[in-house]
Order: sequence, then structure tokens, then C-alpha cells
Amino acid sequence: MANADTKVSRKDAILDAAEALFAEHGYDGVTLRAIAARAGVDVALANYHFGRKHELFEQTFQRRAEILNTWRLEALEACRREAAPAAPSVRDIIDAYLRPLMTGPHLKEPGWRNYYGMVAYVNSSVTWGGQLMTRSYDPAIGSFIDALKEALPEAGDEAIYWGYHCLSGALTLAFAQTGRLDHLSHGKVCSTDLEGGYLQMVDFITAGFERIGRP
Amino acid sequence: MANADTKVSRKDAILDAAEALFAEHGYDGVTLRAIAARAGVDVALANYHFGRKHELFEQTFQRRAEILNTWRLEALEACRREAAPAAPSVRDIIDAYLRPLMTGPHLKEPGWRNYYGMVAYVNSSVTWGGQLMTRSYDPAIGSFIDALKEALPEAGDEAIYWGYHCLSGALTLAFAQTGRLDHLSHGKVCSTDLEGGYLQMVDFITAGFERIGRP
DNA sequence: GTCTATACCGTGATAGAC
DNA sequence: GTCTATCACGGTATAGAC
Repeated sequence: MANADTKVSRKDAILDAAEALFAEHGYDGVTLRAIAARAGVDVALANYHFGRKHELFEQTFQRRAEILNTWRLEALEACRREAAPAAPSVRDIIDAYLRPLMTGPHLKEPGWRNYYGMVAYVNSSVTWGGQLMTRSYDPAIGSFIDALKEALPEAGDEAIYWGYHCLSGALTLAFAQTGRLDHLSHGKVCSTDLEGGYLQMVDFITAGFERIGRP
Repeated sequence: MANADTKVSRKDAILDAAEALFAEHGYDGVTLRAIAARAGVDVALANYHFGRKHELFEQTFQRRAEILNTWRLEALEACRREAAPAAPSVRDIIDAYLRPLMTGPHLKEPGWRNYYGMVAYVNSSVTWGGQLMTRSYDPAIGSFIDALKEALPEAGDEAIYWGYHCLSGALTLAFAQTGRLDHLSHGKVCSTDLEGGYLQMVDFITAGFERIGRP
């Protein structure tokens, strides 16, 4: 602990600043100087705590990934318990995947919103998407894939994985909060309204998976 | 025409190089020097032809956007003609949206693959997503939205636009070709196999839209 | 009109002194 | 933990060659 007077340690302040800037400009669009300035610390302190810029990026990304994985797996366990001894429905599985992330009080915190922007950037980045997403999220996502396979015994693997791909693409695009949906819909829909999007996406994605269950 | 001997003009060579590099590293991850080196031209030539880096990025993006819009609108027109005087089915509309982009001989060309990577980057970028996607694609996409509204008279606007959001997220994540699906599925699915993904996505997305048509 | 060589000046990540 | 120096690299303007 560097400083007992401040609410957040300087180390956390650096992570917070990095999160916000990486979300908005991507890895290469952000300088350590900008991060330091936003965090109110010296340039060299980021280097001292995290080493290379690359490391700082990964640690920023990892920090909340673990929390999200926990939330999701708890939701999956809960719906498994409720359905037992039967397998949970497709809808319950999709709900356990989306609800913890797209609804709840944490959405009011700018830190979480920033982090979501970072996830959107990482997931569709050629450089990071294949590696960092896999490392941070895929172990937990494997449990969801397993649950979906149980719920949809007739569905082929290809259909399951591409179905997951659709889910992932839709969710992370929502995380990007680009405002494009606002333009396209002439203001009828707001792309930062994740809770509104959640309600629509659960139905849409559930229907997609249910369809591939009966060939 | 600058040079009758070369197959592509130097101007096009710059666009090709820019396309490949922007797709892989995003806007900020690419230097004009790297683009010039890849194109085999002097650094200043990019500046001469396109002005600011910003302009080069937008022109690179726009170049193939117009072609894609044409392909899609022709496919939509064709399915409208075939269905007439009835309205085309949801499945036909989704097919007209996806098939021209996800299947066909152009997928063999590296230039198109690179461009798709760029679309993936732009669509989920906070900086570009809201503005550039809107400008380049949304006029044509408006026709698809209209067709979907006709095919799904019971669906609310919110559901239609969030449905489109799911479609867009899934498509552009496929464009990113990050290889993540390969890892997650332990090699059962290949994320660069757009034609395979097309077959799965048509079913999945169609089912999503059909679901929101009956509340 | 098309293109190259080069120079400018600000800014970058990072290391080493303190 | 902090300050400062280093040294390379960034976008872009300009002057002139073909």
C-alpha cells in the first residue's frame, strides 16, 4: 500500500486510467504519458509497477475478467441447481451468460463501462482476440458450452460453436457502445442501454440456439 | 494513370498496403512509413495522394464499402422480385444480407480478407464505429431494416434494431478472423471458414428474427 | 501531374541516476 | 518511488527531379 491517505492506491489509479484510455483508443492509440497524466502520477511509475506497456494492458484486462467469470459461473450453478435433476433450459443458460454482465448496479460505474469498451476492442482485434480472450475467458465459457450441449443433444458441434460466436459478437458489440444503433434507429434505440439490449438479446439468442437443436 | 507498365497504380498499391496493415493493427498501430514500405513507395507519396493519415484511412475503408453495398442491394432486389407480389421471407432477407459477403470467389483474394479485418476493427471501435460505419453502410442497411419490418409486422422497433445489432456483431466478429473459435472448439471449427460460418449463421439469425415476430 | 529525398519538430518508451 | 536523459520514431511540409 503506497499511500494510506488516498482512497485508491496509485497502482489502482494507473489501472483505472489505463482502462478508460485503452477502451477508447485501443492499445496503440494510448501512450504511457497519457495514462500517467490521467492517473495523476509520474510517467515512470507505470513502468515501475507493471513493466512493459504490454504487461499493463494485459493486467488491466485481466483484473475484471476474473470477476465476470465468477459472476457468470455462479449464475450458471444457480440455474443448474434450480433445474436439477433435469438439465437447465437453453434460455436459462443464455440468461446466466448475459444477465450478470448486462444488468445490475455495476453498470452505473464508469470503470465497468470502460472495461466493457476494452473487451469490445480486444475481442475483435486480430492481435489480441485469439490469445487474450482465450486465456481470460474461455475456461469459464467451456462450462457454458457444455451446458448448451446437454440442453441441445441433437445439435452438432459446428452449430454450437458458431452459435456461441453469434452470442459473443452481439455481446461485445453491445459493449463497444459506439452509438451506431442510435443513428440507425433515428434515436429509437440507445446503444448504451445495456439493460434494454439484454431483454432483446436473451430472446433473440435463445431462439437461435433452440433452432439448431432440432435439425 | 501513373504507370502503364504496372498492374496496379501506385495509388492503389498504397490503398492495398494500408488495408492490410490497418486490418491487423488498427489506425494507431500503423505508421505511414510502414504503409509506404509495404507498397514499395516513398513515404511522402501517401501524403501527396491522400493528405492526412485520417483521410487515407477513410478512403481505404470506403473503397470496398460501395462494392459490398451494391452486392447486397442487388441480392435484396432479387429476392424481392422472386417473392413478388408477396414480401420476401425473413430467411431470404438474412440470406441476401450475408451470402454476398460470406460466400463467393472474392474470399480467396487477400485484399478482401484484409478489408474484412478492417471492418471488424471499425465496427467495434468507439472512435470510428459510430461515425464511419453509419456513413458507409447504414443507407443500404436501411433497406434491409425496412424489408425486415415488412416481414415481421408484429415486431417492435426495439426488437428489430437489437436484432440487427446481433446480426452485425456476429458478422463483423466473423470478419475479424481472430482464430479464437479454433481454440475454443479445439480445432473442430475454423474461424477463417466464412462459408462454413455462413451456413450456420443464416439459421441462427433467421430464428432470432422469426422469434421476435410473434410476441 | 507524379514522385523522391530530406528535414522538422514533437512525442514515444524506457533506463539509469537519485 | 521519482526525475531526467536518451535516442528512436511519428506525421507532415517542402524543395526539386522526372
